[in-house]
Amino acid sequence: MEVLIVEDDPLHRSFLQEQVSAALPECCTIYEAENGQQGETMARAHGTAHIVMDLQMNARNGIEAARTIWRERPDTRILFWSNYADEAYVRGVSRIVPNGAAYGYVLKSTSEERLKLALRSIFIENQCVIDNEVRGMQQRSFAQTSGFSDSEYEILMDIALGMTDRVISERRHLSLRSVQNRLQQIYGKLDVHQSVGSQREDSPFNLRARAVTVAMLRKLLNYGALEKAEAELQHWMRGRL
Amino acid sequence: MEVLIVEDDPLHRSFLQEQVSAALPECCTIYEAENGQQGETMARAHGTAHIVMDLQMNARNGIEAARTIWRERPDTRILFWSNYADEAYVRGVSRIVPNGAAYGYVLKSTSEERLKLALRSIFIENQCVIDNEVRGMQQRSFAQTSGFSDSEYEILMDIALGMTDRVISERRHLSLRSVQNRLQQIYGKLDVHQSVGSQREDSPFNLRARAVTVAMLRKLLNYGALEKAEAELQHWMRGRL
DNA sequence: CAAAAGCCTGCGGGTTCCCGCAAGCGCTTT
DNA sequence: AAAGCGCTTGCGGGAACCCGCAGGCTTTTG
Repeated sequence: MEVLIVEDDPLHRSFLQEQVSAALPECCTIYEAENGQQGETMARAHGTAHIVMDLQMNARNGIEAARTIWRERPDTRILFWSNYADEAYVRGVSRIVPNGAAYGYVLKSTSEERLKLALRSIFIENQCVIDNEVRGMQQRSFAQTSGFSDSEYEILMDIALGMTDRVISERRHLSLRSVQNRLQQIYGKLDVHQSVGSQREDSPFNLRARAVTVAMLRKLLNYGALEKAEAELQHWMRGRL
Repeated sequence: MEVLIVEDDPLHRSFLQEQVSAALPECCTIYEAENGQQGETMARAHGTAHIVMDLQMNARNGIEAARTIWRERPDTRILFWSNYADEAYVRGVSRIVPNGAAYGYVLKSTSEERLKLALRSIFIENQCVIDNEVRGMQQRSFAQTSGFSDSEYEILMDIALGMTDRVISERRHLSLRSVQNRLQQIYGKLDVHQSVGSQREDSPFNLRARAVTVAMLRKLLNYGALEKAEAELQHWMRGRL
């Protein structure tokens, strides 16, 4: 068996190296990559079917890398090993996992035991392993309570990018009013109308800008998600003269 | 000599531990803390004058912790050891360093040699050590080219938080129009008016929201800065019935 | 000292946003 | 079949934003 490690922090990389060889005696070769870019290349070159990968790397983040890897070989087994359980990450991952594929999502803060167990479960047993905290997030996310539908999430990204209602309606093929309706729902779910005191004078906020900040503070959005969305936006804008 | 290490990642923490004891044979005791909160407490308890600390930690970030530590003992020597050279961090640090205090800012990606050298320079020689990349950022930041004055930066934070022009004017003691003038300058410096093609039809962006995103993408703002600003805002809002 | 440059301010109007009201459509429930 | 729910759309108005124009104030410069 061959395993590919994709992780930009050298300390974490060598730690992973140890853990993998300890947990998987049947593993004969371990490749290492320092970022997503390099990870894609090596996965392609060696055809490795077992990958453990960090999200959040400099050159190209884990989600992007995983997407292209899975596009080429949907049966690749990937264990995401991340510092955070931001909703933005969880959502990003579950959006790209091919159906039926085995994958895992464990936090860097979990014990070595759990990490090793996850390695074996995914790579040998072909079973999904999602850390409890992540799982909790996931369910809250897809539940109704303050959960965002995909279309709402899309629009949230759009206003985060600074797009106009009109342009959003154009991009998402909706009427202007529908976009604004979605925004109402978003404002509601983010509870952006708060005015701190018991005073009922309306909120001192620009709801549109406020929504983005609140979303960031709640880890619904993060830098990686923004970056990705921005790239897509640029692409779209070139497309429409 | 006593040294306090404040770092939430256990791998990095033990790495630092090794490096410190290797670089500073005169160091007799090494304390460790897992986050800013704990770091403050231990610094106070042991009265350690030598600290090496991560920025970006869960419970309480490094900048906040450093601020309260320096407030109590301005002669404390602190080496910031961070993953990133975001302008938001650099600005945050240089805003709180007491004048005359020795401090350092080195990236986690630098070599062990440089790290050891920095440790000795700051703790023994009482000299400031700033990584080149960070230094570069710092100068670009305070130069005129696309550099932000402190007052502009303040307003940028305010719109990032989602405040209304009117409320900003109230908070910063300016007229409405002055706030909007500042915004004009900010929009200019962030080059937010771009319309991708050579077409001169005006930008498809809500400038206010767009400015925030561009600032984030340029690392002018980041999560930590937002979080801190939000806390200050909440405080201010309670103050003004 | 006068001119220039910079910041703060008011005014006004064009645009965009925020959102209540209401009507139309498809789907489920009873 | 009728009623109910959710999603979409149009209309309209009040508020907030973006910004050119222009006058006052302070600081800098020749």
